[in-house]
Amino acid sequence: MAEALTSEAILAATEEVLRRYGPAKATVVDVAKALGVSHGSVYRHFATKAVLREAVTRRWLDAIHEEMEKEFDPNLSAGDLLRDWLQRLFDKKRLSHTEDVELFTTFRTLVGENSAVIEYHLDHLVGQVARIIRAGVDTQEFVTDDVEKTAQAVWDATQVFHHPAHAQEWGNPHIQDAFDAVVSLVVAGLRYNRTPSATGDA
Amino acid sequence: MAEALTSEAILAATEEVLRRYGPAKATVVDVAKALGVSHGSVYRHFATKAVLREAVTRRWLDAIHEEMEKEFDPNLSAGDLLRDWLQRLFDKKRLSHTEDVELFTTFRTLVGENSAVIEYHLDHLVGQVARIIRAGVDTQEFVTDDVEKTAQAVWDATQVFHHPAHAQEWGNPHIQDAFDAVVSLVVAGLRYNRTPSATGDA
DNA sequence: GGACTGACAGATTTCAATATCTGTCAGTCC
DNA sequence: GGACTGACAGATATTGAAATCTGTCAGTCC
Repeated sequence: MAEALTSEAILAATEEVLRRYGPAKATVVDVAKALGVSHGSVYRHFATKAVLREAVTRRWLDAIHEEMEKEFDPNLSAGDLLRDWLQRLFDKKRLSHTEDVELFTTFRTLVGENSAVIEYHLDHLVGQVARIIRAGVDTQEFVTDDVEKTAQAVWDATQVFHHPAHAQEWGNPHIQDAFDAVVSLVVAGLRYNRTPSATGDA
Repeated sequence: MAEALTSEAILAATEEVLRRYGPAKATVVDVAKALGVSHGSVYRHFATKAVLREAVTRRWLDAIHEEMEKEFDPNLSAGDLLRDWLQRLFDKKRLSHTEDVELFTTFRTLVGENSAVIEYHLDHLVGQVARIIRAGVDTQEFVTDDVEKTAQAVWDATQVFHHPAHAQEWGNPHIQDAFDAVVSLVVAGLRYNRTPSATGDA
């Protein structure tokens, strides 16, 4: 009865319990036990188990966002900026997958439980891609008449390297070559792209 | 005891049983029952249940291959050929998904059970992409010093539109726009691509 | 004698009873 | 009086005994 129970402490304990038991076995009772309180106390801070899980998920994704937010090096071309940014994202995902598959799978499940959180996460990251592309358009390195749409296309074209459904492929020894080939293709496309309506025929 | 039991009849019956009960419930006994024979007879043609399932899967994929094998229109540019081919594949996958999700899921499970079948399937389709790209390189419409690698990159960049893990996204009303944007980006890249080793810097 | 059957052992799945968990709330404790 | 407890109802998960399935093979049937 020393310290008051905080939402933050509950989130940390929940993360620990999820890490230990996995998403299928982790219960609110486990969280309460880890904190030395009754499970009723947890419900004073989070209305339902689903809300608690969502909060943990959001917390985790925010950490990724922060890491990907790094300032851009103004000496690099937009192509290299984009390449570096995608490489950084890929390295982060791949590392977190190979270092602890079970934890990775746990968070994949959590994210999959709440499509609102996914949308928030993707919007943020695609927004960062859009920022890089806009910089490239400003310096006339890139050509596009719809930055948002093109950013989404770059995101879609690189799904293999960040979508969790493709995580098992990240262990392939040639995956970095595949990444380089796709990113080169995409960057080349950005330097010489016309949107569908403008291409029509060859 | 009129006709002799053929492997072909067993395959057809297995497909029907899979269609009806799904991959989790379909048993060899069900197949035998559908054929009016004892399940021991099925084992005279297929050593194990896994082998039987693999044969059905291969049969199904072969049908896709055949449909995608269509002759190329020599009047079209390589870019349009590639766009059409990818569109055809996407339409086929999307249709089979939206028309009967359960059957689609069943085959997804079957394919997932045997990585050898996946490899055979992918090699075949990526080979077709390579053929189109090679044609484009021959007419100097496309630029690449490694057709195979580039074909794989085109395949990887379009995963969202053929990999079954992304099937749920195919129902999105804007998916065709996303497809057009990615394919435009990729085709533009093929027209102005340098492989990673040759790009180095901007 | 070769295609087929059906009974069998061991592995897997089903099902219903039992236990645990979620979410609530009246009551306890500083 | 506000943070916390713990007993409770209904929902969900676990478990182990019973049923079913896989794969084999000696035996039957044209």
